[in-house]
Parts: sequence; structure tokens; C-alpha cells
Amino acid sequence: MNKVSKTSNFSTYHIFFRNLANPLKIRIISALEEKESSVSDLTYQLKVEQSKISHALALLKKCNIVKSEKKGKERIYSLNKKTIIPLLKMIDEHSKSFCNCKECRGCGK
Amino acid sequence: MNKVSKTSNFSTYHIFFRNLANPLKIRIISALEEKESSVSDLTYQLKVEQSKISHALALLKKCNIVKSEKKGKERIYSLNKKTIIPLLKMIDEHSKSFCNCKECRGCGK
DNA sequence: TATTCATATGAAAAGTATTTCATAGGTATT
DNA sequence: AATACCTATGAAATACTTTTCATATGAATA
Repeated sequence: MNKVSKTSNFSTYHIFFRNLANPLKIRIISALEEKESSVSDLTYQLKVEQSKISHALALLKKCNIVKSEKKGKERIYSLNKKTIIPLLKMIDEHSKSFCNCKECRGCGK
Repeated sequence: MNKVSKTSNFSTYHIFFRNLANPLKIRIISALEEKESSVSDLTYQLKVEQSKISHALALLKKCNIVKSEKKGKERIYSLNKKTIIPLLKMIDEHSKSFCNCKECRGCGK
């Protein structure tokens, strides 16, 4: 394995990026960027069924994109901003540098 | 849509991160980090069927992770290092900060 | 221009991830 | 301790991605 993967490995990348390749999880990340929320908060804000939110959060937590803490019967989720915000900004920059036409979103045309 | 997504959008993230959530595409990225290569080079280096490589490269190109130029009947692919190298390094850092046990690769335990 | 080499592409099959739905496990409240 | 509320979880169904395989396109060469 070469440079980029010395310290990490393919599975790590896979489990991490899978989350970011999913629109619902990105919506959750966006919501948590604004303010930490409980599962039911997210359910209400995003108008998405509770178990979808829970399943998604479980995967996000697995690679530490979010963390949670108990608060009574609720569970408050918050974004691990340190990595994720700069990372998404990088992609924003990246795609701004290239084509962003409606059809393809980054075709390079 | 909120902060992170002002300049980008869910589709952009999706198409971009989908690539990085795929082991073969990560292998291709790793190979191209070392040196630019033609499709048949990659086919040989990675011991992977040609059409798999081509399909993968097409998706990587779609969001400008790689670019290509013609050279006779070959097509030389190279990595758009500016974004991708720092980005992968960020994930390496991120997962180093957390658990990295064999079973879960980032469970937070 | 026929042939060969390199790459791309379409579509069905195979593989993988998410969604759905029913239900279970905690915690607070009565 | 019964009930209500909040969240998690398992498994089947659905949706999505990648792989496979056959073939097409395009460039070089004999």
C-alpha cells in the first residue's frame, strides 16, 4: 500500500465515506452543524421517520462523525465538527473550481 | 440549506464521496498517487479487469478526482492531487484520533 | 483498408446499502 | 407497577452500485 494509505486503510475510508455519500446522512450532518439535537428533534426537523434517523446516526457514530450523550430518555447527538466541516468545505471548493452545470454537477465541461 | 451546503449540494457530495467509499477506486487513487498511468497500466498493476478500471475511472473523472489526456491510442490518467491528497490525509488523522481496533475500525470504544 | 491494440460503453447479473415495519429496551411519570 | 415516551434494533423488502461480459469506437500499423 502506498503513501496515502500508510496510516489508514481501505476499510476505514470505506466506512467513513459511505456516510458522506448518503443524502440523508448529509442532511443530518447539516442539521447538526446548526445545533445539536435529539433523535426526535431530527425526526421533526427533517420530516423523516424515526428509525431511519436512528439507523443513520448509528453509522455516523461508528466512524465518529457524530457523538451522543444521554439526557433523560432522550439522546442528544452532536457533530464532531473538527474533521467534518473542513472536509465538506474542501469539496465545496473543489467543485467550485470545476463545472457545476445542472445536469452533471461536475462534468468538467 | 445551511452553512456547509451553501455553495455545494447534496448531489455533489454524493457523487464525490461515492467514489471514495469504493475500495477499487481508492486503489486506483493510490496507484495514481505514485504515478500517472494508462488504463492498461492500471489493469496490470492492480490485476483487475480492464472494463472495471474503465468504469471506475469514468466515475472518478466525473467529479474531477482524476483527469485524462490522450497519448496515441492510450489514455493517460492522473490524479487531481490538490483536493484528494489533503482530504485522505484528513481522514487518516481523524481515524487516528479515535479507536482503530480490528473489528470495528472506528467504534469510539 | 484490414488488422491489432487500447479504451469505452450498455445492459443484465451480482453485490451492497438503505428503508420499512414491527418490536424491544430504557427512562420518566402517574 | 403500569403507562407513556424516546430511541435502538433485526430482518425482509427495496433501492442503488458495481461487476461482468459482449461489443463498439478510435487510433496506429502492416
